[in-house]
Amino acid sequence: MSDEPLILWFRRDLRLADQPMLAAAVATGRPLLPVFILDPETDAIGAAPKWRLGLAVAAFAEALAGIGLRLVLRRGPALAALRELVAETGAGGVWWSRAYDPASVARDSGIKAALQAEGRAARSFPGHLMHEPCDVATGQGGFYRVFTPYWNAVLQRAVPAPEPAPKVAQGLKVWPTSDSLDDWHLGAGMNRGAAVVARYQVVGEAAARARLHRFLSGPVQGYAERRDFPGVPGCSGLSENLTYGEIGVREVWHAGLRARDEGKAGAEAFLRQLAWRDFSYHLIHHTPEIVSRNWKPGWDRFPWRGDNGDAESWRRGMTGEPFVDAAMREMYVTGRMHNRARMIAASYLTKHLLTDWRVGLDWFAECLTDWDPAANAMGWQWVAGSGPDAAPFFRIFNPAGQAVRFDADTAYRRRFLAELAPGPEAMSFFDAVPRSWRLYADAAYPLPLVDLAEGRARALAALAEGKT
DNA sequence: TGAAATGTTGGGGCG
DNA sequence: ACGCCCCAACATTTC
Repeated sequence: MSDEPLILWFRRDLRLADQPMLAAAVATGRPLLPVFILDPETDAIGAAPKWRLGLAVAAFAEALAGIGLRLVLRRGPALAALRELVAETGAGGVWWSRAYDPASVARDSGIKAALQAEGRAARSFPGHLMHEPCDVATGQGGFYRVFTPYWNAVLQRAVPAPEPAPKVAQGLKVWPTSDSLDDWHLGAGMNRGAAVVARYQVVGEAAARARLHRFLSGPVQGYAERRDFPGVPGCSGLSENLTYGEIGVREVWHAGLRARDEGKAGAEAFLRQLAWRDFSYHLIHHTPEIVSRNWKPGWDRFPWRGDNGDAESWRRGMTGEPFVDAAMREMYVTGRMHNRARMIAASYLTKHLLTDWRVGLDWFAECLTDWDPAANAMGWQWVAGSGPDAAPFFRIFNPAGQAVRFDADTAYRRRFLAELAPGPEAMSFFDAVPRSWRLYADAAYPLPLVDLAEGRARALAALAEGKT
């Protein structure tokens, strides 16, 4: 057996347990070199997710140290960085967990080919998803375009059991040099309010696991009913951790299954949401253009407005529509947005303001600390009507009606709209925004950008025209 | 994982 | 007792 070191290239799999690559690597008995690379693709992500990624990397470096490994940080194009590390350490192979968004796929396939051409063992592992996207197929061998049949199909498939975290691993005798995480300034784009957003982050594998078990020990019971109410703490909050791989989705799935088998109400609804996450990757694998082009080709003729002043008001949470503004501010203050609020905010931008869904997609990618390339693209296209499983008329939400149904006591709106009802938490929105926005807590709450009935009628007219 | 318009039904008040 | 109107509740259709 070779005792050449193995390079473990970590990306969005920053955990020790439920980690097929790491488990396999430890089993080889070879010295391991964990590395994280700030390559151009990673450097290009939005301000909030990049800042949050830095927190995840720091926590993961500490976790690795606990089993005897060091996380080496390098900057630059990934292939060049990996080649350098191979040259410096005599490593015999490079392993990683697969990513599935088009930019990562293009990068990784090029790297795999280049390394193999140089005689290096380049190997990729599953682990980010419950099922590899190509493993789930319809009876005809195609892919699923609608969630419910997809869900029925994956219910028939076993999810691999999670590997336990290694207690100890063998590192290198001499470690290569590492960048300092601080020097990367991953939070530079968040200077406007990182201190505010930081209060709402739950970082690292141990914290993520604690969050999972707290959720399954109680709140999951009411999940099916409460998950739709943004003012009520009814969700697991795990999206933030899943997106950086701070916890493995297979571990979450099996824990959820156990809860279901113990008869906990809501567990099935929770599992279903995990399947939605996998489904978005199923779609991005089979139709990578979903991230940038109308998924339904006929929609290329639709007269979307490009970026515009109304969209800027939307980004700032100043549309004059309280539920929408509360949603946008929740994202700005906490780094996240409740799922129902996402649908309402997205519907408002794409229907009432007739703005191109890509304007919204980009802003979410900039501001969400749980940003996920597949879920974000699927969600926006689904709401806009250009995406899978979508009937456009079905997605014109009335934000006022939705507020009555899902925020009847106004708790959610009051939390984020200081102009309407000042409160300590609401104030933090104004602490979080850049000064250049010139928004202050004593600002007058804006008048609505558009009358809801008029906006709806305008959207319906545009949809009718687009169909012909 | 909509909303609004339109249609249907059935009970109660009333002449 | 009966028909009529009103209207709420629910169902269906349409966008």
